[in-house]
Amino acid sequence: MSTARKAPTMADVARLAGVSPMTVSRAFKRDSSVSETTREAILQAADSIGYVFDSTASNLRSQKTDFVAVTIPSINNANFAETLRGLSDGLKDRGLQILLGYTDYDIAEEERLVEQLLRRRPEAIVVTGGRHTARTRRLLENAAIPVIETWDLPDAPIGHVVGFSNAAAVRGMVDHFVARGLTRIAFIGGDADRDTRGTDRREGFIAAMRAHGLDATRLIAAGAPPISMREGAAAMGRLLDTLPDTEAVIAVSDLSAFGALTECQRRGVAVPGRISIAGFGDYEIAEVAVPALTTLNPFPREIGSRAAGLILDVLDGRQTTPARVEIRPELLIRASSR
Amino acid sequence: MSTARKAPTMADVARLAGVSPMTVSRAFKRDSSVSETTREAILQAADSIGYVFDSTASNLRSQKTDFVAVTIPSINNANFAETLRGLSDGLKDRGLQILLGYTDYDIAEEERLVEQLLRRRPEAIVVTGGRHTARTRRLLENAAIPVIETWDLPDAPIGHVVGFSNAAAVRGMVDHFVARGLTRIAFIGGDADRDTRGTDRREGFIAAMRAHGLDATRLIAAGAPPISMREGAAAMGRLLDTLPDTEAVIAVSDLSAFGALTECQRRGVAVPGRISIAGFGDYEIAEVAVPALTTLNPFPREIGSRAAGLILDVLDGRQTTPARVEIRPELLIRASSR
DNA sequence: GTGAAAGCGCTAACAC
DNA sequence: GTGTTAGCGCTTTCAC
Repeated sequence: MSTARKAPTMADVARLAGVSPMTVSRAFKRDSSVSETTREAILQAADSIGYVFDSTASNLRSQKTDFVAVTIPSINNANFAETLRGLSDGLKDRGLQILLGYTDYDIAEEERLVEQLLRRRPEAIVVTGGRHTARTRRLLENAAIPVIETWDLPDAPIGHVVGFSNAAAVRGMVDHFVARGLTRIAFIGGDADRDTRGTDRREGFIAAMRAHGLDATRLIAAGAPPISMREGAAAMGRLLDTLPDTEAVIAVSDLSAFGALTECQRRGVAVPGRISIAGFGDYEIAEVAVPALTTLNPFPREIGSRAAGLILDVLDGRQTTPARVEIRPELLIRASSR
Repeated sequence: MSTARKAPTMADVARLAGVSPMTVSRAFKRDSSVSETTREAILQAADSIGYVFDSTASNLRSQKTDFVAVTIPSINNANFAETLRGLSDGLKDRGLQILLGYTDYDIAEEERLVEQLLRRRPEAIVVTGGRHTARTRRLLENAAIPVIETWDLPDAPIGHVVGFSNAAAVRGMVDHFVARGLTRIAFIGGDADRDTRGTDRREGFIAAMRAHGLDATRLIAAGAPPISMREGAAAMGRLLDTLPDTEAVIAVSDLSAFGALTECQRRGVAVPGRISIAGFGDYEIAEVAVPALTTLNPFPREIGSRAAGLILDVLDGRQTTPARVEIRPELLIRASSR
């Protein structure tokens, strides 16, 4: 940390290089019309006085920030991290940088966050989920930038959508168990109404069970989202204590599914012999666990890269109408359910 | 997405509310000296025309961005996610927002990233690790903002430090195994020299083994960092094939340690009966695995919150000299090594 | 390929 | 508690 004397500006670089500030500005852009000789002289002059380009001034004058705002429920979640990576990698070549915020699975927090992010004047905004407060919706509608909702397929999207139906995905899982002759199926999820994707999955479970004419009341609430491995284990304990004849369990995510599996192991309950287990998300743990966990792969990385592609398409004028990109989660049947 | 007519500015709000732009500016600040009545009128006027405060202009004029730049090796890592959360929560009350970038465990990428981040004029910058390219170092030294290196205890810090010695931490693990009478100890890590923390851990392993007069050549390179569960499992497979008399394994992280554990389970190798396993990081999987994994908790959340506290202290003038905050990782001896 | 003038939308500094 | 003036450091626009 050096002394806090005033940082050099383009004017300083220009003086040193014997050109106008405008030429320095051009030298720092990609395509600009500066002769190679001048550019090199300028960049060297800049380096010699430790000049660092000031985006804040550039942002204001050009009315461009090269930010893409993104909200995710949690930083500490491998699925959302994959989506972020798909986004980030897809935007990096264009010099677009992600401005990230997390909502803690709370749409009220999302509202605060979205407003804060929009103040930074991003070029586009990507949000996780399709349910928002009325004010969040209004803010996004008025933002005059591309809006992309992900990880869901809302009935009335704000703008673009890249996602899948959480309810339909769980229906596929129920169908799988029923086809294998299992009927006493339980669902382990979070307390109602916080995590909207978790709620959609629980409701998808209930609807699918009813469609099969089966009892849809084996619902274990494992706590506030996100449900951890530990909470999954505790939930499985309660399930085994209260409804010991349960034949199969669908957990809201692979993390809770793995926790449930370990609880079975601790109690000597055979998986899948006495009870089958399935998760959601195709986290690495699902493949590596012994037995490996049946799960759904929602292609989180692809959600991010498709969203990134969409942003570039809109910014370049190739996409002028609201897009709806449906991702089809893949059912992965593994040892924990066969 | 509404039509792209020009977004309202403070001047528009001022006109509508019958005050000067300056009063509008004050109404949008926390502490400012505006009467409650005027403030409410202003905020309502703003809301009625969909005004959203423009940070880009504020940033330039006030020479303050309320950004704290952070670089981490990977987004998809629970340890770094915890550090981020500690940082984020510690800074949020002051209205400081994190500007995040990931380096992919590559100090050349870190250099590009740091320059890009500094252009945004953050109030402080937090980097993971204490090894950087010469240019990164120079950029950080000249930035005239607080610099905090984390997850390491470099000999010659750039500014402030919040971290621990990765080598010393692994030494404690080796001591634990030796005290239990185990001597044929292997280390599973990444290919040399990419992930500097991983390299430090491997070198700490080698030094500790030699200090005990033990063979330090059981080193399995599991691939490019970060080492996944799968790679940990594959590495354990190779270890069991080539050095079947190994008594204990220290893995560079809990994820690879868990992978190693599952490989033992698949092969019917008793853990800890025939082989003891330890990881690093105290990820949730370490506690939930059966058997639970011996590991080291480096208090990643605390690293973040201490860094956040340090930033506030420096910005408020309470801390004027470079701080060195040493975190002491805790050895957690669990079933996998006893 | 380069330069001059003007201004992006706020807020620092000062006045009252 | 509120207003006026000037300007942050770039880039747009136009000129040559």
